[in-house]
Amino acid sequence: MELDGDAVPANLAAAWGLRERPGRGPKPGLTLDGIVQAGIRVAAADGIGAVSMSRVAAEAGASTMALYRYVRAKDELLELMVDTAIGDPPRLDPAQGWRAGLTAWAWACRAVYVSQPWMMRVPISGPPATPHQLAWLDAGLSVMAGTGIPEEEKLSTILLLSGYVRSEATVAVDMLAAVQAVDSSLDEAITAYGRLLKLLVDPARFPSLGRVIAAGVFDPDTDQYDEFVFGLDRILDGIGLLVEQRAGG
Amino acid sequence: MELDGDAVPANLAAAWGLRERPGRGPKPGLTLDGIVQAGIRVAAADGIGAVSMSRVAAEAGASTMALYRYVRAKDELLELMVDTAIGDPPRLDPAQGWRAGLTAWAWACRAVYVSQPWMMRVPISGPPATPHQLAWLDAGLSVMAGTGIPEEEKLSTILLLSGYVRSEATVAVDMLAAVQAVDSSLDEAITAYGRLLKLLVDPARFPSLGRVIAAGVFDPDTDQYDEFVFGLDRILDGIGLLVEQRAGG
DNA sequence: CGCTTCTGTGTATGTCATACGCTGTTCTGT
DNA sequence: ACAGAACAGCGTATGACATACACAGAAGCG
Repeated sequence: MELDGDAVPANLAAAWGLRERPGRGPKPGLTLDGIVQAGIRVAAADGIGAVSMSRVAAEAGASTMALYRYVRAKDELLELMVDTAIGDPPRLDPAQGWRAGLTAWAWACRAVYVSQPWMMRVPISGPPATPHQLAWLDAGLSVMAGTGIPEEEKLSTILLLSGYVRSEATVAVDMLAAVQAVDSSLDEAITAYGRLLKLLVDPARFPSLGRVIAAGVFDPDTDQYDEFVFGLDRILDGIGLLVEQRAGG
Repeated sequence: MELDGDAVPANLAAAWGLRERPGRGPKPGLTLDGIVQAGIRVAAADGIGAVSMSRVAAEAGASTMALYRYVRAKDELLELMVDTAIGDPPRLDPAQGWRAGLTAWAWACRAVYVSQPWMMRVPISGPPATPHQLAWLDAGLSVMAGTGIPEEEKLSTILLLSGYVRSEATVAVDMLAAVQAVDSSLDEAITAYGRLLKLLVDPARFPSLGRVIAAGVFDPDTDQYDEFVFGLDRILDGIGLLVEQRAGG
């Protein structure tokens, strides 16, 4: 497919390797990928707060302004970092059925986020359009190939699922960060959150929430209950009904 | 309930009105609420990018540094702005049943986000803990009172739903923003996105995505299909199964 | 009445993204 | 081979920003 850069928005051109670099001037001493990797190293080490153009440039072994020969603006660098950090989607066995496939997809996505928490701090900039994002999207769609769900709804399903994973990972990552600041465990963070709610929530003003707290939901001894699993199961149950409905109808 | 500020994290104290202001010095000329309102006006007019301490101070009729007598840092101001902008949850009729209630709740939440798009650009800073956030949480929980769902799962359900609403609203708001930059319609934005995907997606590399595109999902004449409704219905279907299950078991 | 505490303010500092122009390099066309 | 175009990397400059600090005057307390 021939691609003239005109039709592709400027902020996506770099991600798709559409920046033509004519052979005129000196050899480039840096590579876009090297810069992006440097940015990822900085973010992984010290968080996105530490990702400044000068810090990334230092990490890449160049001067601050050199980066602008490869990247239009800092936002573009961040987008490239995210796209690279997402990486390739897992290989999903089409024979295992849509539910197992989507489950694996969601867990893999979540694992990527949790292992690189800085990604949650880069704001979304629109519907998926970078190469790896589309690869994940495609992988997700592929496991629903056997179902009778119309294409439009397949797309919406993946968008629903990816939004959920992102939401849940964001909260999980936030709590983990709060935890690491005090060097305690995730269990303790939940307990601390419960203590906070107990302080703040007046049962007369927030009766339903009061009942939740009174039920001991935040008590430390609560046995293994996984927030992520719960939401995932609800969503997949809902999709299951859709699958039956579209197959039966 | 007596609240000494010690147990409440510093960034929440202001939101809960726990900043004690002893009667010693001069009368304060500003109010926290006035500052927050000023911030909201700036954000509504020119986006969060325009919300700088000096801009908000000017809007509030004070000097930049005066704000720091009321707010610990900019982040805290942003949190307060979000909490205020969320406002009070809708009154939900408990008699209408959990599904209608959650539907109304989700639509109301989405409406708030879409009418104040800047809210989507303020990063989440942890589990819900500000007064209005807890009020929304409580309202959501209250409509599930009649179901046999355990408290823990009620909480997870609302978290699932609110995460979904936020995800979907973020994308919707992004597309609306992109649209307004070119002064076109949302329909055109979707069509443009489809055109972009058609350019970028090699069907050999992304076969499933290629099928979605080929099915004409992004064609402009697609009749009224609402992304938000789709996801919401799937989630509510999944919750419905849970309700039956907990009632039956 | 003097002391303390607090308010609003001006100034100073350090960080950042990024525009601009310079120097030297490499390739193109002749 | 050569002139000049196009481009790489760099240093400096600029303007925005968050925020620390110290000061002057106000308001209550002893």
